[in-house]
Amino acid sequence: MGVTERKERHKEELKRDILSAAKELFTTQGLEATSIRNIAEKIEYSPATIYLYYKDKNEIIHALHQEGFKMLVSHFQVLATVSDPFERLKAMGRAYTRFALENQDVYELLFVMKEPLLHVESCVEQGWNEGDRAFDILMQTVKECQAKGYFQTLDTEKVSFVIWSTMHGLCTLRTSGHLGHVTVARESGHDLDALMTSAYETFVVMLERLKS
Amino acid sequence: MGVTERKERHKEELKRDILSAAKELFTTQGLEATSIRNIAEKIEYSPATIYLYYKDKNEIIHALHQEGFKMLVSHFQVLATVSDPFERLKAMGRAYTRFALENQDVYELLFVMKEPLLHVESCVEQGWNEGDRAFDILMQTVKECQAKGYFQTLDTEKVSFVIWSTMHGLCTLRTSGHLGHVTVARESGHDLDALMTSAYETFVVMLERLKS
DNA sequence: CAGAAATATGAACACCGTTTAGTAAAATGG
DNA sequence: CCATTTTACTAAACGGTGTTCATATTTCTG
Repeated sequence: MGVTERKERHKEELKRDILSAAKELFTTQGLEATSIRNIAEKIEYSPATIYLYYKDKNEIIHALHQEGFKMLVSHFQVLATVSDPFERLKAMGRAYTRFALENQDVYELLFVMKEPLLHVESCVEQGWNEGDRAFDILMQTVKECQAKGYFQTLDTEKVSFVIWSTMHGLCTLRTSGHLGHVTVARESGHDLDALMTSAYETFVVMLERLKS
Repeated sequence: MGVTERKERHKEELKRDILSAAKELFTTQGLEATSIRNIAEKIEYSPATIYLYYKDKNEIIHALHQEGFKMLVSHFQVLATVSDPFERLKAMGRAYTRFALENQDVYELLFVMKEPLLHVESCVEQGWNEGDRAFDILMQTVKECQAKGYFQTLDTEKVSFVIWSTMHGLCTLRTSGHLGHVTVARESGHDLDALMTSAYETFVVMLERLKS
């Protein structure tokens, strides 16, 4: 039955076409423009057809979510070569902020929106595996830092969560525009990215001082 | 001309009615349910009427935004009585997380959504005065902590921003559901609020160790 | 070739924010 | 007191959203 196989492949192909159309719309036009109707138009099918391949929009968003996570994890993968754990931690922070600022919509998809996570809950099979992996990388690094005298007597998971929170807060307050409304940056050079970066450096110094 | 005055009062009254209808919808039904049409139905007017009193939905959202900020600032006001600056800082953090968890939609309105800020930009008159005030309270406290030996040689504004970011990150990762998908909390008691609180305590310990 | 099964869609439903043209009521001027 | 202007309001529409369902159209199979 080579015929059914070919058809099967065609089906998978269309499913991927839908996803890549969604991906392109999402990355070039942003979240707003990524509607079922726009996707349908791009692949030259009826909007209703999309529902034969994806249950609803959340399923598409979830698929984009996974792709976005692969992007992020790949950004981290490079840093595994840095042997000193604290240096690695610093580099991870820089990579994280850079990723968030350069891919704001993707970042929002990964860490701000609630919809993609809701879909994860329905697939009980495996939790948020990509997310877990990224967090495990962070925890592993924190653990190694602790072995070198940093964050002594503190719980690894909680320290990791605090660090993640700080990075997430820095990034979202920057991209949401709240940073620009509160700081002296308004009257000064108003280079918000530079201000956020220097705030990150301050955070690094704070962490550095936590070595016993 | 007492007539025009009375009419003027009626106009102001309706404007407030719209806002309080919006507020009630927002706090009881959430963000999604707060549509122009729902508000109109609640006050028993046509949707178009609302546009005679507010330029667009963003203006209403901005008004709710200001109300939300007054709520937050009032939560902080009480803490001014705490004389020790570091104790005050700790109490502020607790008040902040408590506010965020107990008023999740309001918090999102204040610190996550971009729409209310966009409206602020159009009113050049005065920046984000409420937000500035809250941030100034934080900065003042950090400054006093520095006078007592905390965060020495670090820039007050940047330390404040880092602290704010951490709090914001903790709160949003909690309320967006991302915390629950990444931590061991899944298999353990899965009391996420308690986990977030203990992460906050870890953060406090970290700050405490930054005293020279 | 007929019938069954898979595939695709047009049209509709119920929403959304917003605008416009038009109506009804009230205030004003003569 | 009537005519006119101003004010207050709204019905209906525009273009958009996600989603569903009955109806084609195409493809495979006996």
